[in-house]
Amino acid sequence: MSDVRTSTQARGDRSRARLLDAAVQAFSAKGFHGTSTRDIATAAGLSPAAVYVHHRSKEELLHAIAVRGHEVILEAVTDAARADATAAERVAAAVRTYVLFHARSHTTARVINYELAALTDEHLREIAALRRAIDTVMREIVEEGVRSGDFDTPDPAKAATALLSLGIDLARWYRDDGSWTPEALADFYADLALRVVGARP
Amino acid sequence: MSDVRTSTQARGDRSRARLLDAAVQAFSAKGFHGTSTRDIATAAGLSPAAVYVHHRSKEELLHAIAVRGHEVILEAVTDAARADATAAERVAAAVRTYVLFHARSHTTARVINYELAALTDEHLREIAALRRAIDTVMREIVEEGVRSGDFDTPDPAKAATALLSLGIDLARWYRDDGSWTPEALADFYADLALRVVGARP
DNA sequence: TAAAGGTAAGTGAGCGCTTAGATTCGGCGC
DNA sequence: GCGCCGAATCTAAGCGCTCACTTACCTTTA
Repeated sequence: MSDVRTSTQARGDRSRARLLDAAVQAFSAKGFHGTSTRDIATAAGLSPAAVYVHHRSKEELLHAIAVRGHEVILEAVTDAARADATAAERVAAAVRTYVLFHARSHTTARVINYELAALTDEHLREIAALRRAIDTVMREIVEEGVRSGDFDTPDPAKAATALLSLGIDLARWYRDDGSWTPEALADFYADLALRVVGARP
Repeated sequence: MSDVRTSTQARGDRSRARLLDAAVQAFSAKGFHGTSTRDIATAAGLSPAAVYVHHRSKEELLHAIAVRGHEVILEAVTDAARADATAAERVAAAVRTYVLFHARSHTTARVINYELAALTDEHLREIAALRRAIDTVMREIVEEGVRSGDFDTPDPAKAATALLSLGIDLARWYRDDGSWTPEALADFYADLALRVVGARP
């Protein structure tokens, strides 16, 4: 493991990762069905057949990308929403985290939000459960803020949906052209979130 | 023209419309590249070759759908944003209209917001211009409200982007399962919009 | 030497689109 | 009113090509 030279194992791991990375880029730019396995293999610097050395199918590549992405988001948002803070601080932190992911990783975000229809039914159900968990985290922070009187909104669940919507749609329009850094966007949206939930001034 | 019987002309018009309709449904459900011209023809009750009697290519179907959809939205939002009302009323009306379209026509909306990458460069530029016009309408209402002191937001342009984001993302998650009518959603989002732009109470 | 990584050369299936020709129907001379 | 023409609609068949994926085999390394 500490050997500097290239081991067969390490080469294989790197190829696997490069294929996943190439798939993210291609799926994001051209969509799942618009991407060929040759596109992915070529971008990873391998022959078309190499895709199947490391992954069972094109759909399994999408599944792996989707699982990883949603797990990262769920963990990040759950962390941000931890209890030792005011309701306003928790909503701001969760939205900031969510927006940071969707801006910084907008390529991955595009894939895991807009290409899910290409998953098998079983894989789609798995991802749907992860998405429900993310939704629940955000909804519960808003609901608790309403219960405690810190927030004022006629429908906490729909307010939470709106907050997630704002983050997800970043994946569609965000480009890192330097005009808005992910951090500046996160600040702006954290402020928006407090307005949306009707946080007391 | 007033003849009740089926003329060759009328049959052709109806087939053309049915092909467009079938394309919207299929593109929305499976994406542009996930849809075959055979899918579209079969759904329209025609043979695969009939697609090419009425449309030059699969891409031209997408283009026709996108142009029509964006023109409808631009006209509706422009109407809603007409000047003889307060800034708050104008923002609420524009958002209500925008949300109504994206909820009622969520199938079309999904296509014209998420399948644009499949357009030719020239067609994409045409659609981009329409989208810029829609963006401008929304941005100018917000900017005017800020100038007049009716609104308070640190970045009117980004606030307008957020309002459009909320509408567009409806196309991704909205299902007409009866839990939320388009009208109820439009009311909720019109209220959200006033919070987002910081409308004075 | 066994296991893993990788490829050249395919496989059948399905793709967008074309072609050649059958069918339908309004318009027009008589 | 009748018969036929030309234009429009539509299809059966299939073209060349690309797709996701497989197989048989070679190479590298623990």
